[in-house]
Amino acid sequence: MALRLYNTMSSQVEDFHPIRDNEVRMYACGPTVYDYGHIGNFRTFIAVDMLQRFLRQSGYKLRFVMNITDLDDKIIRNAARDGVSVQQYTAKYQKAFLEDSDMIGIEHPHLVRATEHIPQMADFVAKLVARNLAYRTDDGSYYFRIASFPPYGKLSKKDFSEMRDGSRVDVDEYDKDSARDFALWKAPKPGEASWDTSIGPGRPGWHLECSVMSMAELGETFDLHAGGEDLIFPHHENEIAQSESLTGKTFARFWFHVRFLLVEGEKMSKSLGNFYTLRDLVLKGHKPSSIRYLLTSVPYRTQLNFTFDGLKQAAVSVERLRNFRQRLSSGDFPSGANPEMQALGNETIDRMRAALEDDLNTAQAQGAIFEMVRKANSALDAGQVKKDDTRRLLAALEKFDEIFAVLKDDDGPKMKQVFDWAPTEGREKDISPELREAVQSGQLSDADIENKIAEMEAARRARNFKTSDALRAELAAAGVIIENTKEGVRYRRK
RNA sequence: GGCGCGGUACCCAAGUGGUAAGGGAGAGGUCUGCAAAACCUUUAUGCGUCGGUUCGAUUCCGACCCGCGCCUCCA
Repeated sequence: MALRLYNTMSSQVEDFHPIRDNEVRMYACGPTVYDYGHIGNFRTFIAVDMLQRFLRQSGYKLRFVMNITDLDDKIIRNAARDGVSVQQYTAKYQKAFLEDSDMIGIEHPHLVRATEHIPQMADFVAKLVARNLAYRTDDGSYYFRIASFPPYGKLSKKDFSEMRDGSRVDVDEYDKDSARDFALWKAPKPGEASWDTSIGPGRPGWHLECSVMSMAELGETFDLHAGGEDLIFPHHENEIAQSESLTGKTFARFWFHVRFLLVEGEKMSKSLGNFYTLRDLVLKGHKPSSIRYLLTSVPYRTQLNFTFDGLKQAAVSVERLRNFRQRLSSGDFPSGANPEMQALGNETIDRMRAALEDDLNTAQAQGAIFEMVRKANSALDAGQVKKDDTRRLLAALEKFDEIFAVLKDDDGPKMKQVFDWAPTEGREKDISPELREAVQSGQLSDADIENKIAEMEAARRARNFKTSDALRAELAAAGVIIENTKEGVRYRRK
């Protein structure tokens, strides 16, 4: 079996094969760094991250580039408003994006920035003009001539044939040839940032940025281009028009688009009061792993309804997986192997792979791992798991986590970071009691906890249950849960 | 209006032309000094509604109802 992915261009699920033997070249439209990223942004980035992880797990070599849009109208406006340079303005949010990516388990792709490619962008426009695919207007802006690219609309399935026939659309205050023509390059405005280039002063349009950077990094034709569903039109359509009309070649072969998420059943928006950044959720006391799990649990082409109830459920699911792993890695098991457990591990790995190969069906992959957890737990209860089996089962868990990345128990330090960040933005008031508690539990060192456990065990052996219960309660209050099992004492942080 | 997606149990959600994965929540039970974890049993004769095709449809077709997205820069 091979990976099958939905391609927006063909509106079908297709077999995915890279152009060049074993190397996948992919480009994803990243964040516009004018503010902190919200969970909608991160749904998209996490979906792309899982795709990227799965491609590597499948044995492909990867050249994965993501842009950081550090230059657009909003950024320029805000920078001008604050009286700082564009670079100064975006530095803070670029840093925040990288921190947030780490927090939510996104592996850093190779990042490229618009501000680092201005001369190439000007050259690109000059080439388009030379071929009469673009034109300059009196104010010094440049526009792409859509009528020169007949396939325009092929990605978004829009029909622009009437325009191509030359029927004039009313052109309002702009002196564009056609109302649909889009800006490649914008003439400078007073008080706003601009760059002096071979085609005159000004700044690049957003669509141009991605075309130039992706081709600079990956070549004129590459394997896959990803982004949120809203980018299909006009952003990606315009990228195709510019790029393909210039090169005469297919720009990207696969178009991977991630569906928007809803929050509590409604489109996320500031006006509805259901707009959340990643940090907002952590301030409320939610673990990064819960957020990631919830965001990974619905396949990327399905609308995901993000709810606080769902977030709680996700937290429990992650706990279940972590408990299982701890059970396998901390107990003593007889040497040897149980063929049934070996088969279970292998079968689970196969099922997860098959699910993900089927257009990244993450829900089904999760179903497979949980079925393994239940069966293996049952066998563990019955004492039928041997040493070699734990390795096999842990290997399956590891395969799962290479994609989902929720098992590593590092929520505490991550939450501490947000806790420490809050005052720097005047947001102490938003720190919830839950976050406070979570951060507190991180204060106890492993050694502290182990000392307490030793005390507790001594008390239990002496059947001094009053003391042991008091110690248990004390640790629980500090966010540490003690479990007495047949295999010994275990603890975990809440 | 144009283009597109979806409606599956209390919640999230997978899936298939042959009789409904998985997770959470609820109820009962086992284990346990307590707690936790874990396991077992249980929770949709039913998959928006109405027709059609078929030996058989939740799965295909049609109509309708409802929700959602995009239609110039919001992931």
